[in-house]
Amino acid sequence: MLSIENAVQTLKEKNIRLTPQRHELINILSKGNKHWTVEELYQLLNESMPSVSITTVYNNINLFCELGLVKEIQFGEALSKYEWKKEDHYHIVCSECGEMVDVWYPALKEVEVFAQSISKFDISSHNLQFYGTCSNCEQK
Amino acid sequence: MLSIENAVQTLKEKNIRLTPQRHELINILSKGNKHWTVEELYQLLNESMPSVSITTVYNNINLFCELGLVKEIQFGEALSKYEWKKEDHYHIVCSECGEMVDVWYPALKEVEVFAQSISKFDISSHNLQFYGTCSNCEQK
DNA sequence: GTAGATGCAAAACGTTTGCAACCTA
DNA sequence: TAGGTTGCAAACGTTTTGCATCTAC
Repeated sequence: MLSIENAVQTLKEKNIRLTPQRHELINILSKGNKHWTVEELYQLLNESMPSVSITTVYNNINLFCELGLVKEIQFGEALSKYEWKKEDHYHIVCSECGEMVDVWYPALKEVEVFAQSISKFDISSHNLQFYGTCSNCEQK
Repeated sequence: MLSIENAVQTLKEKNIRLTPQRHELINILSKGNKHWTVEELYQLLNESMPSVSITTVYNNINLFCELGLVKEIQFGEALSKYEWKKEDHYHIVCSECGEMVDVWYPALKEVEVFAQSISKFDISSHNLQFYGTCSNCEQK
């Protein structure tokens, strides 16, 4: 799990300014071990910085992705979500409400090797998502 | 692999009209064993029916998905693609150009069972995509 | 002081909706 | 002939862009 100090260090090394908006966004992302949409991050950021714009959230979440501080999780049906960088894992998504939890399972390297062997692709990564219903939505 | 006759039969059973637009869209989808975006289907349809609207493509591709004639493939970075219904399989996607090929590998049921066991989700399906570079893009 | 960042407004993009005209069964 | 379907235009929600202002270093 990436520390705030490491993140700040990365910004400094690349001469990227540590604005209050960035600092607070890093705070939010690194503290909660969750998955957020841009809109959710914008709402949270607004609580402490009412004047922040959603453009700034987009700018910075994309910047953080490029820097490898944040990972974008793309999955069907819904918006992208973002999570603070941690070890590789998979996700379960609720088809009803979009809630998402992590699944730590050994990377399916052998399936990647198989896919590489039967195709003319140079495969660099893979992604596995599970879809289902969370316990909250199950009760309804 | 679903036949045109089966598809037409499904429409008849549900009292869904076989318009020329639908017929031609079924023709395109069922003949080529490919993955198309809505825009690509619209362009192909336009070759034989210049007056067709993209709304009709959306209407019908969604209808076909609901009827189970067509499968929507959602993956990161890009638009949804659609393919004519066939046996379950996974996909490799080129990160450069979006080209997509099928991978026939036994369904990872045991991973689904594991994910179910460690979560409070009722898991109904999963999805595995591989990302890489196709041979065309590799050369560039 | 200055290059980089912010925040507003407008544009862009894919997709959906409302509705009058049309056509399949 | 009647309800399903089409195709146009407008609306929608998310994301990107242009740009003047501001600010971290």
